[in-house]
Amino acid sequence: METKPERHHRHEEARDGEDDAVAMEHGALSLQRGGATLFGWRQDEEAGRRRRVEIREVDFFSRDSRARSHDDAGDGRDDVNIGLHLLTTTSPDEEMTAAAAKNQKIEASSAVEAELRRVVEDNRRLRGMMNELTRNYGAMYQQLLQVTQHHPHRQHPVDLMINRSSLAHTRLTTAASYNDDTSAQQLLRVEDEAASDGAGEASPSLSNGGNHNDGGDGKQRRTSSNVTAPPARENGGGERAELPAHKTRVSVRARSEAPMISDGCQWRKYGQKMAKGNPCPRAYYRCTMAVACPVRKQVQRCAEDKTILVTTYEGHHNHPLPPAAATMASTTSAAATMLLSGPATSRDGAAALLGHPAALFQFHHSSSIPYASTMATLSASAPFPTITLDLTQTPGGVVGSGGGLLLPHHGLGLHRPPSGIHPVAAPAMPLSPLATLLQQLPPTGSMSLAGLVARHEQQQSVMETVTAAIAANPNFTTALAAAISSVMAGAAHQAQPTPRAGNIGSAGEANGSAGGAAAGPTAAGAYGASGGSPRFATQSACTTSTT
DNA sequence: CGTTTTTGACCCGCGC
DNA sequence: GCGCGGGTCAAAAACG
Repeated sequence: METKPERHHRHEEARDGEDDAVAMEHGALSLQRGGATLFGWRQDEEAGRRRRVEIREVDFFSRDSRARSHDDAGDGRDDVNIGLHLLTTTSPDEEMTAAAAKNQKIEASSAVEAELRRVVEDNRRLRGMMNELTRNYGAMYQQLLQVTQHHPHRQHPVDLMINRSSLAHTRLTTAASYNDDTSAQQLLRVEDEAASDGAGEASPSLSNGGNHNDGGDGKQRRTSSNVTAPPARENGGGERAELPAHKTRVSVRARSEAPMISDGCQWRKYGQKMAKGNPCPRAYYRCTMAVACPVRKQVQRCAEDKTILVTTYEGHHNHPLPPAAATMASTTSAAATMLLSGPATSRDGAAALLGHPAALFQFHHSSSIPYASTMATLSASAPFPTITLDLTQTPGGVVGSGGGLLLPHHGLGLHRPPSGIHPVAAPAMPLSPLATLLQQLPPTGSMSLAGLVARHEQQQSVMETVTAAIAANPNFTTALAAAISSVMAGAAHQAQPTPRAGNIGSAGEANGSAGGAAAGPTAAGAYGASGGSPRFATQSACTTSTT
């Protein structure tokens, strides 16, 4: 059943912020308590191993440790021998041997201490880097706000998207759900109009304000129409009357064994249906983060490949999104924006594929970003214009078997794979571009400072590449905004479990892999080189099925 | 006891 | 008009 994990996650949410230690263990970008765990579980694991070693030393040679501490403090006392003499009757030779052994232990302890000091220093440096990143983000955010305020009515859709994407309150289906025709241009126009009414910049968190489509519950379905249509039935008819005729949807295809991907929002299941041609039932969820939030989503497994979970979002949130959801929204909207703002090609019959993903993500490839393999398509052949983000494609060289992207446990709030499933084979879920960058960093084999520094340098190198990409392709700014938003969300809320992620995932927060908001259970420890662990719940293939 | 899930019934659009 | 399929409702059950 889905209920247990879901509720478990609710517990996690309730504990949000109460357990920094756990957060640190799980946080991919945790900088709390002086223990930066910037590189995910491997570092955690390494740190844990060191802690274990340290504990063993302390427990077994506690006297030595204290004596050394005193020596270091300069009081010059040596109370070690006192204890030994009191407890043993040893010969002079034995005493010498014991003393030698003691000295060795003291030296070992000193080495450990020195290493710890180095690690602490490194953590301090990492904190500084993170603070700088935070400042940069703030500056960029302010600039975006200024741009938005100065050009409230002439904002380019892409800019708009950037603005919205970079905010923590980006709606989940940024490019979706406009009650307009199927034309992408119109869709963009509606976006622009939505911005001009003031809701866009004044309240980035609220997409409903100026949105044509909502105001309602999203229940009007494909009715032609309009507000004047009589209620279909007594109950709920009013809601339906406010709903749009046609909605654009955002569909995300990802590999997951969880019943539902965790996007940071709270969902309430209100229906389940057997769809024709698919043995797996389709589940219908409604956003419950705010009263009358019109956003709905459908979750269904792909008939051809049951490991692929297809999540379709529809509607705009009428409330601020939690960071985890904002992250997801940013990623989704970024891809959608790039899709919509790209050069037009044809595909899917009359459908418009506005911008070939491969081209759009070209710079991604140049940066070795696996996110590049994400396929985003816009189809107008469906009943609704639907933007599909296919995250099931295997990025070259990123993952081995299993296919699909390995997700970071960065703020996305994704599921971990069930314990026992090797991370390499873990299902893929959407991830933010920068999270992917971080994920791309090689695992830390040891906790050596050199390794950390090397990773930092590598990370900086990647960042430089990203910067170059921005200059090369304006569209990428959207992705960057999403990435920054993701990082910020992950850093600030990495200890925050995904709200009601249980819908989705098995809970538990067990051992720590870097998890960000997606901190979750167990299998994390086995998470390999990706440095991140998608959160997957233990679930059967047809996860949405409850029978 | 409040919230969420389950599930059968119902509504609606569409094609024939 | 009828049947089909998609989507939603709402009472009952389940859960914590």
